[in-house]
Amino acid sequence: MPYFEITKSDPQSKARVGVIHTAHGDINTPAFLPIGTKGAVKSVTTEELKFWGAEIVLANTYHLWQRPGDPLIYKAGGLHKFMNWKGPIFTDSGGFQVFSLAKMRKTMEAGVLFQFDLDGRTEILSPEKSIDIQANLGSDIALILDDFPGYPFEYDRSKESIALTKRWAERAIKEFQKIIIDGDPINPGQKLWGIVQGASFPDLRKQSAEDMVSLGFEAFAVGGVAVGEPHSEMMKAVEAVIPYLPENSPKHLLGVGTPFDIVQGVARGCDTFDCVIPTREARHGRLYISAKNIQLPLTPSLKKEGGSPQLSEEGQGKTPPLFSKERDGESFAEGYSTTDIKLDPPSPRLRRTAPDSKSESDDNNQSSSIVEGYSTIDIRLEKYKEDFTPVDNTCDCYLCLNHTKGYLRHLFATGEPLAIRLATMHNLRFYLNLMKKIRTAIQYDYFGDMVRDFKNYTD
RNA sequence: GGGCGGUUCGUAUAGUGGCAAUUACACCUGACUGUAAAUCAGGCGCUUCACAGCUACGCAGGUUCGAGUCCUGCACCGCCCA
Repeated sequence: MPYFEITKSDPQSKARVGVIHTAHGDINTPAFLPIGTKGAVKSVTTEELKFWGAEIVLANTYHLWQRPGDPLIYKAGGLHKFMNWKGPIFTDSGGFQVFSLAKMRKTMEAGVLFQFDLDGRTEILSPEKSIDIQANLGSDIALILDDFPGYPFEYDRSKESIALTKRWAERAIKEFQKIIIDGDPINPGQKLWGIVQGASFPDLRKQSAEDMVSLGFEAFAVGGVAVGEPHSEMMKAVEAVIPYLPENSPKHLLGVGTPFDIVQGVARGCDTFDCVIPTREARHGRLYISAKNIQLPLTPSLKKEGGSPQLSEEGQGKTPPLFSKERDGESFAEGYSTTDIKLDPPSPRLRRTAPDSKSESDDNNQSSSIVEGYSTIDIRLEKYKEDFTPVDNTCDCYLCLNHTKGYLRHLFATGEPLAIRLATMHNLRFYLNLMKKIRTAIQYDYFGDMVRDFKNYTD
């Protein structure tokens, strides 16, 4: 069985649907990886992650090396057992910390000299050390240690970084072979992915891609993006890389991104993505909502009189139930428990209607042009204090099925830990649903429409 | 009736001669992209492009170049003694 199988390609773009076969199960692509830097996606359990549709999580070499230390995780039987996540795990190499902890580290040929933020001691993370640690963690996808400059991009610095990344990659491969192929690793099925650098300079990206291919990698990550550059620069970088990587290899876009970035990245041939946005912003009170949500009839508390004509015809002034049966077959009053819901959302209402039946049924709706896309809200604002509607009418997450905006705002205002849990679940659900929508769109040949319509509609 | 303390920007507070005036909360705005982030930055009397003007620390007077700050009276609140 090939490592990566492409099951459907989009005729209008480079997007494709596929499956990555790992030692801990399959990943349906395009996929999003929730980030669990220290062996936990902040505030949610692995069971919840799986339930909401995550198939793989990302953990971090640098952080786990520092604490609790990879030998301890090895003793625990590997990271899968340690954190009780049975699916695939992707580990970052520590390469990103080369960038993000710029003030307390020094890049050298040997590796990166870090001053640990926990106890102040200094250690060198070398390409070999990064492999050793990731081998002890037993992740399914390991990354080579890479070097990359921040933004703004500078040609000479970027040229150095692709050269250093190549030299480090050679060392990483040797170490990887020593451990994984010739040794007795905790996860013999671990795969090492190469990383392409080169900022947004096409010639450097091409060179770096060719370097990685020549070193024999089967799978690749595009790095050095999502460091503050505009969206156009990010896409320029992606476009400069993809043609020089084998078409049938899985490609990860590191650290990306917004929902918009992801849709655009998929269209350019990227298969997997990881980003802190859904989880971090959830903790900061920003929630992602489907653009479709804004064209649905609003509940009376939001729009008192003179609602849309459609609403009055159907409802005859009656207050529609907040949590109607049709949303998921479970009413608010009857309560909710995760075990009662079928494991394979989304409900039909979440799915975009098939392309041929789309406009006819929606024609009377004034805003029917918005069929995809998203907007965000800051739930902490006072205007949501007395808003007793769900965060997103179209969402089937625990938060949206069970609680109101007013309640969530209250939880944030009072500093209840439940606030960040609920918000995190919602945003992750949004992202994971988005990936499912993307896969479905590619599968049924309307991904082109989706890309065209998909925008950030936040006011 | 007597004594003492208090009254400051939504709330709670700091401020005893140079103050448009502290801090916290609240509120508003903006960030957040391979997580040193349940975080960070800015605003928060009015008019403004303003280092410009106006109006402001319970009320009314007074002292002073200058008063939230000192003095007198009043109002209200709190505590204590009768």
